[in-house]
Amino acid sequence: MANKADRVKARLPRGFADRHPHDIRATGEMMEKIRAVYERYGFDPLETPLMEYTDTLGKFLPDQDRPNEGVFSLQDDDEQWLSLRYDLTAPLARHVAENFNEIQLPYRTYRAGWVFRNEKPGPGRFRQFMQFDADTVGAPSVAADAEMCMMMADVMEALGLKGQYVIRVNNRKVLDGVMEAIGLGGDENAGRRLTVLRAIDKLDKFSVDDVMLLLGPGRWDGGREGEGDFTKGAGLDDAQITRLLNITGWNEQGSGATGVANGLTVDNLSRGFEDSPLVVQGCAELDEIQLLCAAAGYDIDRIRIDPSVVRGLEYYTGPVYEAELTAEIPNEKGEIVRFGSVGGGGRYDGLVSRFRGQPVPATGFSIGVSRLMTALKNLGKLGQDPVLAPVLVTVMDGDMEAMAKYQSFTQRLRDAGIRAEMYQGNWKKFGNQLKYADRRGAPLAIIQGADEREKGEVQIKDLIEGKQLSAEIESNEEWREARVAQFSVKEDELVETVRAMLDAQKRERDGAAG
RNA sequence: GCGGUUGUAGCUCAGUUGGUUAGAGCGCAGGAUUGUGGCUCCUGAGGUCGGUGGUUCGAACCCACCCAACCGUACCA
Repeated sequence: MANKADRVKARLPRGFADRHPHDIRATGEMMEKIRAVYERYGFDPLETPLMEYTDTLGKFLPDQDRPNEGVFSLQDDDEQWLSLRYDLTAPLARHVAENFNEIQLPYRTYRAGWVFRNEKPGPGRFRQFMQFDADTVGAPSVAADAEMCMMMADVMEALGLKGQYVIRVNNRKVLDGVMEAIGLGGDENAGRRLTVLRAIDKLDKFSVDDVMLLLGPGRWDGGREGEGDFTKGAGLDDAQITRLLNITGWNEQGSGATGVANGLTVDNLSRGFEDSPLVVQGCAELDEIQLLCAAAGYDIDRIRIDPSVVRGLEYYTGPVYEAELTAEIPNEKGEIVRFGSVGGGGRYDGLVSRFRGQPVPATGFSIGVSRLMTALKNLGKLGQDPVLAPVLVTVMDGDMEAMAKYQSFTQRLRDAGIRAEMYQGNWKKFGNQLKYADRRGAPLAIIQGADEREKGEVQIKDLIEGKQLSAEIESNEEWREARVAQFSVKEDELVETVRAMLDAQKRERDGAAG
């Protein structure tokens, strides 16, 4: 054993998490449902590795002083920089560009995987998390974007979220055109445009007044003068702010474009910006998306045009969309929280062309797996562990004959498809074996001592029923003598009796739940 | 990054105006009970008091710096 001073302190790096059986199973269940939708739409699985050359990810120069700012990076033997991927889209772009000649466009693929961001972790935010993406590469038409929106809607429904979500759709060209129209065009205003987009992105988090501060003079982080840090605003004047907020719909009563028919929203959008070709084109594209969705039976409660969607800053070039949960979701403390976005995406026509001379249009979206899982769990849509703890075959005697019996019982149960394990701890303390079974949540225990063995019998103990009966017994001696919820069967009846008892327990559970 | 709050046993927390050996409950391990979970009782293990330095005869407590966690905010390709 290590010296006290030499002992390594067991600790998890911040922003990372161990995953427990329950979570892994629940996630697997959820991802299987998502995968089924992607497959039904005709997408094929494709995976890329966790690491890529840093420049292919779009981060060009690892800062010499801080090579791990934002991404986790390291230098290979040949001195080239490698990084852990921070999303699944950039690696896909690399794959497409590298295998361009073999790939048949449009290229429809999906993938799930871990991504890494070296940022400050927060509640529900980790430095390693899972995304589940689907992308269509080589499809220039808006129909591909519309399909993505419909598929996201179908994913939500497949997860049992009917009526509790909305896919909000916007077009980057609209906001870009509007900013141009109010005098924020040109390279010299690039910084202010970013600030404006960030401010608009905050509309679902802050009040309209706070967003106006961010668009105008700036805002104190604490909400009041002198509290926290000062966030510099975009410096717009009132007229500019008004025009900008008008097109987002947030200047009206209520929020967003709620309750407004999609067609009407698009009409409102272009009004006053007829001179801006960008706005006009963006609106035309939104119009087409909404027509396609409507024709396919997706109404405004499921896929909604919402001009306040911003969605990331860098690489989106056209339609952008976001899946938002609208249900009231209680958190762990029972408070109702606005959960917000669980996934989103958009058109990124420039990402593949970084590697090639020609433009390659693409559109896709990404689902935040852990976030969505948390939401489903809190809504009670997930969480029942479908896997039952194993039946425990206890060990009463350590001689070869007895041990061979125990092993064969265990194996027979397994062969019948029943989860079973033989006790692997110190068998000499029999009480501990039942204690172990109890804490594991084992449904049944199989017991055979010398007496039973002689008669060719085994004892089966129903641990669940026994637990209920224990409340009625006070003295320990009586409890031990009684051997509650326990009876003998012939050895060759073991498997069928166990199966019947497990079925009975299942009926009991289902009855109690319903 | 900025601001605030908090760091004492595995967990939740006490801890006297600075004073001897830092406590409780829960949990864990062993026993009462060599073939029966729960209850009860007994016993035990487990602490560099977040770290370093300072003030002091003496620091869990006072001071400085650092670290971490949490909350808000910023960034988030």
